[in-house]
Amino acid sequence: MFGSLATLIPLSAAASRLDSAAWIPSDRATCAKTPCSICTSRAHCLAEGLSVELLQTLDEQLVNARCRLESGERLYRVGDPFRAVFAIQAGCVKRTAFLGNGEERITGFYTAGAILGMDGISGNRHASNAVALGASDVCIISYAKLVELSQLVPGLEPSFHRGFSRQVLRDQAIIMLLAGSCAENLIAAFLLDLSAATRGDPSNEIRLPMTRIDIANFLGVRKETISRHLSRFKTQQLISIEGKRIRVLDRDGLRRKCSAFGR
Amino acid sequence: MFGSLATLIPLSAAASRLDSAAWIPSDRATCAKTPCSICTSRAHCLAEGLSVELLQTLDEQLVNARCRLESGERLYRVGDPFRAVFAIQAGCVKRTAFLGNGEERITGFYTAGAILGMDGISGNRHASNAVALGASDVCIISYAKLVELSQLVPGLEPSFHRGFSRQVLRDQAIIMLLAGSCAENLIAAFLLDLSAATRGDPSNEIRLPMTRIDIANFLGVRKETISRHLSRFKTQQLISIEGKRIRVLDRDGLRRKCSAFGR
DNA sequence: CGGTCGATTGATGCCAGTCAAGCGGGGTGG
DNA sequence: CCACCCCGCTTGACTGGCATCAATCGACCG
Repeated sequence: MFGSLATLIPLSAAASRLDSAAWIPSDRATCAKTPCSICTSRAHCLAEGLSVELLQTLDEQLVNARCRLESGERLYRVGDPFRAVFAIQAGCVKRTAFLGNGEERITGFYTAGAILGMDGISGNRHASNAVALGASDVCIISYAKLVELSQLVPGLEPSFHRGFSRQVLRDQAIIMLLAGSCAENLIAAFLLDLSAATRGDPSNEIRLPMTRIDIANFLGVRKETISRHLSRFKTQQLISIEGKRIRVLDRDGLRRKCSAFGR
Repeated sequence: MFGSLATLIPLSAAASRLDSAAWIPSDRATCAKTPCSICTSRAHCLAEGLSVELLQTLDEQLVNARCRLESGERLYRVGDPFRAVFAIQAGCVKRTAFLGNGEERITGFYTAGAILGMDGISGNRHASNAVALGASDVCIISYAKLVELSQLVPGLEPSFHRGFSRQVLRDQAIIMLLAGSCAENLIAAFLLDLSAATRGDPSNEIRLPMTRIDIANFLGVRKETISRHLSRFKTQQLISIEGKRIRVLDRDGLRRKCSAFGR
């Protein structure tokens, strides 16, 4: 189901739209790399669950480049040759793709710890675009090296599979949420999830990396609907809003708005 | 984004709902297995793109059991220990999961060639349910053996990655479709995709394996809406309907209804 | 035979899309 | 420095599509 829609359309639709000279991310690996062993995101990315020895192997032989993206910069685009997957070390990246009518839709937001670009493996070309929202640091993981290394080092491959699996889980959750939830549900779930992703902030404050338009595009509603419901949440004392800074005042109240998170 | 929603909720929601004695599919591997080399689905499953030698290895050492599911039988359920992934050889299987409020939602329909169950790798437990729609044949692929074998046989691992990648692509397409398409768009896209999955039928006839209620659940609309739009498509001479048998009369007309497939 | 379930069609209300207007901040150029 | 514009955001009024509730019909089954 929907395999054809995914594989054919983005490639053909994007071919004419984008200039052919694809930007190759490895050219820009300028930053000093944070070792995986002290990276604050290691519990949520490829390094999850690895032994100290494996972590060191990962660090020294696989994740040997990192790049800094400024706001709006593109990590890869539809049709680029697939050479690497990317682990987000800091910041936020949106993934987008094109529908058959040329419309661009956001299919996910990725924060620290997420692995990006795995949709390029089948087909050897990236099937989505990845664009930084705000300055972001991204680790570059050569796919060829990954395959080579997982032949040599037992225990590395399942780690990659887990990353894959998490992506599938994430997408499944989004599908469940999008199908048949009203806008209020969607926006409440979005806030709760974003708040959960912003770990360790005791004030419950979210700094939205994306515009309201991006949120609307992702959730499949209009920007006016986002505005209205955020305002309503504010008058109901569930959140406070100051531009892009949103503070969750009543988490349980938001949860009640949102069937996905139960009651 | 939405990682937490996916990993936490299905497990906790299902624990109380389902009886604990999980059905273990390998107990039922009774059917004679069709060798991968002559399987009609080999171009679309794990075997895609493999050399003759690798195909033989896959056949002899990995895919060594198959089971027959009758309509409504469950392949696995949320919380079952993860031991294997499954390749659909014939028939149709729906994947479902639970929202926080206990509601069950369909997150995909899978037909011949699809790989199922990869969402169980991270977490070591299945995070979704898989239920047969009509009699279906499913190949059982032990995950432990898969990991073991891909250490020994170069070239096998990328094949598995491609399967993963296709699942991610598929889900991304569904997310784009669900976000911000009206019911008419959704239903037209659903019909077109189902028709594409039914390869090689010159009469353009689809035999719906699922009920209208299942379609409605998946697309996030009500069953009445499905009925109404199918009826409308019929009066517009786009399709003909006889119960579960639907014939596509005007493919381009359907395509025009559906922004996802372009114009 | 009644009961259940899936499917269809009709009447009505509500939510979100649409169109429109206005506000405020950031950037640019004169 | 200010005028100007663009963009993101907000709010209001109106409309249309889908959910909801309800009734009916046929198929299947114990």
